[in-house]
Amino acid sequence: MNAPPRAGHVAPEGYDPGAFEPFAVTVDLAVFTVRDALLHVLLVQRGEEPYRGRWALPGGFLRPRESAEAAARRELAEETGLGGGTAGALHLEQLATYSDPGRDPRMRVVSVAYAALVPDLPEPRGGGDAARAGWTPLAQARRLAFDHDRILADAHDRVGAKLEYTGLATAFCPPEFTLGELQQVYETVWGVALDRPNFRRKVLATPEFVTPARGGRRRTGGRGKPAVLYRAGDAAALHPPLLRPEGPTP
Amino acid sequence: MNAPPRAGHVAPEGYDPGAFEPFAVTVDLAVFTVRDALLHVLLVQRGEEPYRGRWALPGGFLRPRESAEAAARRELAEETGLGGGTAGALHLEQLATYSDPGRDPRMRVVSVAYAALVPDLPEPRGGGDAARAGWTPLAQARRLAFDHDRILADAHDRVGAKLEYTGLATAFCPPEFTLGELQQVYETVWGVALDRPNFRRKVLATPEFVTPARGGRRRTGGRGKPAVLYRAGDAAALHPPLLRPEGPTP
DNA sequence: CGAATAGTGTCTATTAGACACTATTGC
DNA sequence: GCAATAGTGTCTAATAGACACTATTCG
Repeated sequence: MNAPPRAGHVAPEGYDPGAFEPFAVTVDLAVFTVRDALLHVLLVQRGEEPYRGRWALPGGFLRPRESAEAAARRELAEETGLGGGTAGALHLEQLATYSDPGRDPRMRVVSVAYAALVPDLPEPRGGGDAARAGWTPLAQARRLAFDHDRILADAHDRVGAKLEYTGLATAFCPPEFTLGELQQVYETVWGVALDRPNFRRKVLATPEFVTPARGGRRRTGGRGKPAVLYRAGDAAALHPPLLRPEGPTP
Repeated sequence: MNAPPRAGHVAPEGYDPGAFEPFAVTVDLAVFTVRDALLHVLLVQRGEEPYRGRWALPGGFLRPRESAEAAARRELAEETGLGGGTAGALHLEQLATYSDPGRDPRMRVVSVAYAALVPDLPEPRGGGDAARAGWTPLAQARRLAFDHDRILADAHDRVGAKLEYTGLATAFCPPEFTLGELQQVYETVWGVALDRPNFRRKVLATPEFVTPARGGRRRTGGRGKPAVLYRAGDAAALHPPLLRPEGPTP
């Protein structure tokens, strides 16, 4: 009754073409930014069937000799209109892989989803092309093509969780930023208000989370007292984590 | 200089077969268990080239109408020799997808890796077959085939992290377990000793982490005072998290 | 001046960690 | 008794959260 254990990957004999099904493999990107105290996501409008006219996450096929990460980085550069150098520095994080048969009505497509966190950028748009693209407030990103509603929800969850125990929030900020701007990232992604003095204390108490930038000061939002500028530190993980208030299932 | 934005997934015209490369898609499983206070992983010995004779993570190709999760669950049932009913209840967690070109010398293979957490099971082995399979202490799982060393390391990291903020540790335990057994899971996965009274206090203070089982008592390891038995609760996330001692980069 | 943001200090309730002590079982 | 594990209690240092207060800038 038990199937015998089989070694990994091995097709019955020397790559028997019948032993596996060919799949198309794509990447899908949930590119987030914080703009006007709202979390925005980059969407493109589909110009082809299926789901013609619907909004979707940007993405595309893996090229023959390209890893999923490389494909994601290439797509990100294309969609945001940033040159390779800039886009190469952006934070990209593999989320999950979606493989339900039937998630694409045309054919069997397995998609590796990535989340990207970018500072507030100019509107995407290189050549004025058929497909439109633009930043959409997360609350209005609904009824996307394919299973992209779910991918986007998963991406939001993951980013929110990662802010707790990594220094990821700095990826939403420009190279130099104020603590007020950093706090706004947390408040926007989590949708809660944080106590400023306590936030400040915790951030500064975490080694390598942020380091002071030399010289400058800047006003957050153009008003009030200018704040000291910081740069992202080397900390990958925050110890202790910066836990969000309240319970697990709001 | 900028490529124009393109809508997701769309091949240039109606599924142009040249627009994408066909890939083989597999799942690889890192199946963990705690046995004799050591973390063990299930490995199979390869009977074919490449890497003939080397140990590898169990896994296999996706079937035509099967999701990666379904394939992983099927492989898990096959490799552990558990019937579908039992295996269906086991904890499976998608880890990451590995897609480097050249990770398999034969052809382009994209692999979705899963971690599975199972209680201490009898030795795998259904029919006495060519390929051997067995539980290996994690420390001795070295020089695996393909990129499985890396997958296994990533899996261990992820499981360790998930113990902090989810109730996952109960997946390593039988349906009814003592707090001593649960603590042993944490100590084994993290490789640290925990203070028993404090561990107990935190676990019991977390709502829905564990619930008392009716009636029974049992000795952890056959010695000492019999302990009250608990069952896994409904808590998916632990609030507050059960953080592991010490710093981020040991 | 008032609005707005930055930055500092402080008080208190809670929590984490250390650890002493008792309880129950098998041998 | 001794070894081994379960279970309880308690002390103290550290932390989190609330919040009062001062500082600096613009208009």
